[in-house]
Amino acid sequence: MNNRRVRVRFAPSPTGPLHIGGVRTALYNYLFARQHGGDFIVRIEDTDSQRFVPGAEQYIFEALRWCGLRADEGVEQGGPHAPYRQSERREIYLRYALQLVESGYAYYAFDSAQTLNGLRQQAEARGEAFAYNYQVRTQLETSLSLPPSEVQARIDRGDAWVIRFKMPENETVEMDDLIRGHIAANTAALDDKVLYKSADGLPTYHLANIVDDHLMQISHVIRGEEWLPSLPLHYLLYRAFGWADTQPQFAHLPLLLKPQGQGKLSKRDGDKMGFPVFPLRWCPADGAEEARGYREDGYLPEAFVNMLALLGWNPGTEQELFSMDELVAAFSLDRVGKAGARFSPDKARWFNAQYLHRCPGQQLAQALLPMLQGIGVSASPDRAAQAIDLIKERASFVPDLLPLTERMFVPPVSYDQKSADKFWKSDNVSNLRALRAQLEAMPELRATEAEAHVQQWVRDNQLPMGALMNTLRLAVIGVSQGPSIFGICAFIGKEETLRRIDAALSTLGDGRG
RNA sequence: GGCCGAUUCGUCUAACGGUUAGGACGACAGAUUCUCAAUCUGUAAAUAGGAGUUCGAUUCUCCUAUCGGCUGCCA
Repeated sequence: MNNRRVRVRFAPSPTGPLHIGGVRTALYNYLFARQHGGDFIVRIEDTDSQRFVPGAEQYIFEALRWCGLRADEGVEQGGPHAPYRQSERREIYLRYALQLVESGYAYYAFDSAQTLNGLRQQAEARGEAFAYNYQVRTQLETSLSLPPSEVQARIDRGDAWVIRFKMPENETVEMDDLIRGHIAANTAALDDKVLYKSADGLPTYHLANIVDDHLMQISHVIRGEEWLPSLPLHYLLYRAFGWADTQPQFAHLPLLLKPQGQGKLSKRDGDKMGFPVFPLRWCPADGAEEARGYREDGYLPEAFVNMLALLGWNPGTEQELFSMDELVAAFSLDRVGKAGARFSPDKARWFNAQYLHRCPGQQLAQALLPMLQGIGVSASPDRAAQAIDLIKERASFVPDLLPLTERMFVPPVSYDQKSADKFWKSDNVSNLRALRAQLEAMPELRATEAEAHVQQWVRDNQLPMGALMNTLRLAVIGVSQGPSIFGICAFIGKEETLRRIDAALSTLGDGRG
């Protein structure tokens, strides 16, 4: 069992866009597989025909691709255990469900939804919770209470039936979790879960999950903590099938919580708190409200992945910045925390800024060029890259680069009023005229030479460096912030620098005293 | 309500029973600078509470509190 090949799966349900908790689960599975030279499988668990959302499956694949999580087997790439979409495996599940009935681990139940709702309401009125378990299963219409001939007759005439697991009355199930250690639970508190549904002729998660994990030879199940309560059932199912000796090992990941307030992270939080909860923008086919995504908000996928990896796991060292390869090498289930982790938008921003500052301008230019075109700025990739390298350390996200870059390529059409009030004063302006002459006299403007020359000139004439430079900056880019003014001038060139100074002088005049 | 799980600075977390309880984000202060950032340096900031076990508990046990998950013919 321990020498088995490592095979893990990420098994989302196409009921909507994948949120970042799901992406993290996929990531941990991926890292674990890669580290052990194993296989990462993507399986689509579309056994809920009611909640199926068109487009969700494609969204999941695209999100995984954006994050760099490539599957070895799955719906997209196929594999030896295809199909990997559960709706295409329905005959398999029915066969196994019937096997459980025959071996006495499960039974038919004929109760209608109304009957069950009624029982739930009655129980609630008594202040209790209704549980479909050993206490009621022989009183209800099941193959345990009805005579075999009656059961067969009902099935033959097409009555609706489900198959339920026959939970032991009083047994302690001993379980092991790679993250939580040993866990024990008594079956008395558990109910007879439906394994096979009547509504759509599909299994429930519990059955499909165990059957597929077995058939696909999954070695480790790494999934969210919300599955912990059904772990006893899953253990019992492996045993009922006779697969206990090859059942996977389990690791239940802590949940991702809201940044503030209570509860786990949900779809709504993003809009309320001003950050995305989805990797990509989600545009529902039915025209319902859109949801923003990390990609469209200007996150770099490497930063996004790095940030998610550290949410619930830590390397035990003080390293925080990890490439995917480094994550693969460093990851360990032992160092995954047990407590839920609150998602922090601030930390996410910091991670992205780190990656953005390290990212070559060439690469950022590819993302930015279309945006520049969108606002009517045309620039060659090389020039754009040059500009970006000049300004990128003042940005946290790709879109932050846009206004900064625009100022490099387009002369100011207006001048920031506050900065003008502060710096466009008569003596600054007359100094600027003198400075203009200095710049004009230089054969060409190179950042370091120009800076050295101007600094010397300012010293010789005892001029106020700060005020003058800000006046120049205001003239050249229209605001009093941004990268080194000499870098800007060198970038736009001598002619353009002089042109912008002249334009500012004629627009703003001589300034006030 | 029942079952299961969790609990270290505001947040993410480190500390295989012995540390001045460490780091990071954020906050604040300073340095640097032509500005804004970035960067660097520094400051404040935590073991939920109570009992045990022990020479010694953040660490082990129990109780309480709080938080979370589950309690569907959802996953």
